[in-house]
Amino acid sequence: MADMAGPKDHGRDRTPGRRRASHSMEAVLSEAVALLDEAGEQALTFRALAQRLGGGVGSIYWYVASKDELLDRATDHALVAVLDATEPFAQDDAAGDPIDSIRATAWVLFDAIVDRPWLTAYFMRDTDIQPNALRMYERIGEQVMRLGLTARQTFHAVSAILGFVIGIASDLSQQPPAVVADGTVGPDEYMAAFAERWRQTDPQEFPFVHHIVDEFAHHDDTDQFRAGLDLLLDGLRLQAQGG
Amino acid sequence: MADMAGPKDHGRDRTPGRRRASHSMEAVLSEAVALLDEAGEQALTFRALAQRLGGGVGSIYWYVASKDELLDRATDHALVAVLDATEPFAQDDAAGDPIDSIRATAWVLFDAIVDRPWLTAYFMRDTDIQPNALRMYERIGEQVMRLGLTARQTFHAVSAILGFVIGIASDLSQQPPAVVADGTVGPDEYMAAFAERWRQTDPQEFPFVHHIVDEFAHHDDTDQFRAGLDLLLDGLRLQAQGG
DNA sequence: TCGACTGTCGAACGTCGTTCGATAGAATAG
DNA sequence: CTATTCTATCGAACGACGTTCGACAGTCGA
Repeated sequence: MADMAGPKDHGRDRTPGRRRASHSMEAVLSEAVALLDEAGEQALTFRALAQRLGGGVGSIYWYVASKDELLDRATDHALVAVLDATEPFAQDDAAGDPIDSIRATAWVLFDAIVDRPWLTAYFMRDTDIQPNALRMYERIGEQVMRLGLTARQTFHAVSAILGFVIGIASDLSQQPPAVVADGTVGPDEYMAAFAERWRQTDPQEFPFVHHIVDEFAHHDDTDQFRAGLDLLLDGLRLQAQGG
Repeated sequence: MADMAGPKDHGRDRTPGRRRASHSMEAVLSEAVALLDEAGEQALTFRALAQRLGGGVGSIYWYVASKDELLDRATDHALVAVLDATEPFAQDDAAGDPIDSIRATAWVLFDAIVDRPWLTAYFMRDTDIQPNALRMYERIGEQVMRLGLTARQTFHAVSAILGFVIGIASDLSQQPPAVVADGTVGPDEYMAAFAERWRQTDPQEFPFVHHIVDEFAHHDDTDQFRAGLDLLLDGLRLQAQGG
């Protein structure tokens, strides 16, 4: 009953001697990530991936049971870089402020997601297949532990921080409506036109929208994220101080 | 240049006299939402929707230009209920604490998303097509405005709150791995098995995971959300007090 | 030499979003 | 009353996709 990982663990982790085409778990995931980076989530197709690997479609299914699993594993594969980049903030014996460490870690994770929007949808879906996601969870958790809260408070705080980062990043990094990608309309012009339409709403019905439309028109996604994160971390610090 | 809504505005909003099958924008969206509620996102198919409407596939395209637009409009259609439920907290002339109003509004929105996980992916993607999403944004914004912050701070706070609600809700409401849905394994057993595997990790490498595994095993999604939201709102209150 | 195992391969199946031309009914014009 | 135009419906067809399957190639141990 404890063994539920079974059906997904096919024991396919080794790199075998080459036969016809050069496959391996590493190659499959690397090329999948490359494909996602170059042309987005919709470009990752079994056929496209097979062509890139110089092999047939069917071969990929020897390494991966479904497209979901492929994306789960690709996501975890991409997390290695984030783990490496956040390692300096992970020493729990450091004298530094734990909240500063949390902030620094969250910044790196946020940047990684902005670069790879597809991460959000598959991050931490299956901790059996995604050991690096669990390590990311652990890494933030260890810093929060240093605040001396109860186990429950610690658990809630880590979930909130991780959820916030993922949530904001996925909101902000959703693809512009294809008009921008075509190059026919620049991102700035698109944003300006968007703000313009907000300005044309009824000021009586939408006072807030009119109040912040200038901020919206010139806003920077990263600033927006960091400001929100600071609010959350201020609340956390307050809780740690027994407020 | 200001008119970018053009291509999506087909002027298809009226309810015409019936011809062969009983279509209308209202019927299309209602049946789409019903389909999503009954069997999830993957069940919403043009063919399935057409059958439910008693018509052909092609007819739907007269009301909607693509599946994306269908989901955008269905999402906005579902937001009406949320707007109705949060109306009591929307009076800006009330003497009550604005943060309490924000919290109450966020709770309702969270509950709605837990009931309909598909909302997250399409919420506020296109404010032209989704006027109710803009109203939701406005509704929270008006409460935050009462805190007397700068326009920039207000803008950031609203984005943070909305992003947090969506982010946490989408994290928590992602479908269990099909084993639970089958009924072969109860949700509690699944959660227990999940926690058990966490317990079997190396305590040296995952001290935090071991520290909170009991909390995780018995946690309630709603409690988790509300605790995180309180952290965020505490930080916001601090900012409003000039801390 | 002989199975058994590890991988690879691509044709084939079913489903999906989407397109398109045909067409029926209502509204309008003459 | 008829002709024309507009609104709206319809389903066959297309191409792309995830996935399955049987065939088969190469390697290893007996």
